[in-house]
Amino acid sequence: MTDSESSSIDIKPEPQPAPTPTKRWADVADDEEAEAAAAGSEEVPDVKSLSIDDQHESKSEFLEDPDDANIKAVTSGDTPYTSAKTFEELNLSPDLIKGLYVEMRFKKPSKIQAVSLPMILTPPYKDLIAQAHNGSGKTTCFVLGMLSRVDPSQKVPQALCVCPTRELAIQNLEVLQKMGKYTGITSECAVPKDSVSRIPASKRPVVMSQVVIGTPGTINSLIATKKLSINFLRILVFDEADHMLAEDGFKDDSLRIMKAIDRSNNRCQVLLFSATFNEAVKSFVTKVVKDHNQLFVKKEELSLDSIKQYKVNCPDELSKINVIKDKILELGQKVGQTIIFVRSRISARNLHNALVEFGYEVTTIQGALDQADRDKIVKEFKDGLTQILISTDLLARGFDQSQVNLVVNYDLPIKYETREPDFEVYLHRIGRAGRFGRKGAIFNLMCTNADRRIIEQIENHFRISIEEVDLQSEKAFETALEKAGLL
DNA sequence: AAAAAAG
Repeated sequence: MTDSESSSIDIKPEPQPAPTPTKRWADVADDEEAEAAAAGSEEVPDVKSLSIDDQHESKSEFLEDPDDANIKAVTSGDTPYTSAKTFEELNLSPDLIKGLYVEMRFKKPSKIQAVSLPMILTPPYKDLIAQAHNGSGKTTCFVLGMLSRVDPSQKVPQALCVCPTRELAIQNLEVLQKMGKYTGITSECAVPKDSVSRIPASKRPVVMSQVVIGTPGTINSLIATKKLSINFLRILVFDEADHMLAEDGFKDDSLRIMKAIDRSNNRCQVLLFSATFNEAVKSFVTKVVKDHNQLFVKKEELSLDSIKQYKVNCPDELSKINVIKDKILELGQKVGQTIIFVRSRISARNLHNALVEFGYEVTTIQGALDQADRDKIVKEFKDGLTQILISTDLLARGFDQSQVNLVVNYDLPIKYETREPDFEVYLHRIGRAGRFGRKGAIFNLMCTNADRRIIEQIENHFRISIEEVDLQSEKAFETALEKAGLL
């Protein structure tokens, strides 16, 4: 391959015409209504949009990047960025490079890494809103970003990452500690403790770690009690940022963290990462961060081809359980691990009891469990000791277990208030299968007309067609798994 | 309805 046809991407923004009044993110919440009212006269940010159409190398034997070829990069200001073809050109420390090769077994940056890392690591360290497909390596992007922005000689918190669940915070910390193994950078979780070791935030020791990853409640209470110093933070990351800043998500908590940091520190870079940003939340987050760069994917291109989606018409609620045990689990056992998503804790318990009664070994996770039990159930599943996991949307986002090939929507994802389909949750759930380009299948169980309508809307929204699996047909499920490449 | 703080 010659260099001339290689795929370095130069993102050259146009010069800013009029000076845009820069709004600090802490101001946003206060005059959000005013902004909304002025939305008609909203200034269009000065941007240049370009399609990153990297040349596809032959499907490699190694599980690399699923197609993130259609990420739209939008840069602001006049900083040029060049996509990184190798980790070396990012000026990372030798210790960090070693972690990437030896611990992570990375060879070269994935597509989202190639584009986002220069934006994260190039002064003046602009804020970034980054969307990329499920399982494309978002975590490694911001983890690498945090590790490389920390000054190892300064023994104070310099990087903070906020996640929607403690499971995700723990998982992200594990990735960071693995990648940063040779750097000597210290890190810890700020999440609720289990009932045994629980201590009030006011009695917790002062956080000394250079990187802190946690959940909003704990982080806020650590800040409020001065156990977590935010004065020297250089980088603040929101994982699952759309949910972290959504009205029915963690918006208030997240804005409180941002405001506190903004008050005491004006050099903190903010990164917002997620696989999904619906239009409403997108327009809000673009106002929340300062002068920022953006990476976005069109919604039609978010649902991955490597994951085969199916729908199953079930006559009634009871038959959903039969479909799961007679059809899906019988075959599912052969193809790897399965996650079954349910809508409520009660639904989780009912399904759990029914399957256990029929002799299946299943475990269930939901937020009402004791923290220690949650940890145990996740660990058993990640260690492969359990095959079938029932979960509420606790694990819908971010949960990374490569052996999961099958996802079942026992209850379809809908929004609580409107009963409309929740497209974002749908996408996150199916993204638990087929991690990093692997094969996967998802079965959507429908039993009411409302269910069928929801699936229809999902098909329209993502412009996909979800194939039906016939309950009556003997071989239908087997064929479905074959088609998905799992049998 | 799920998640997330103590108490």
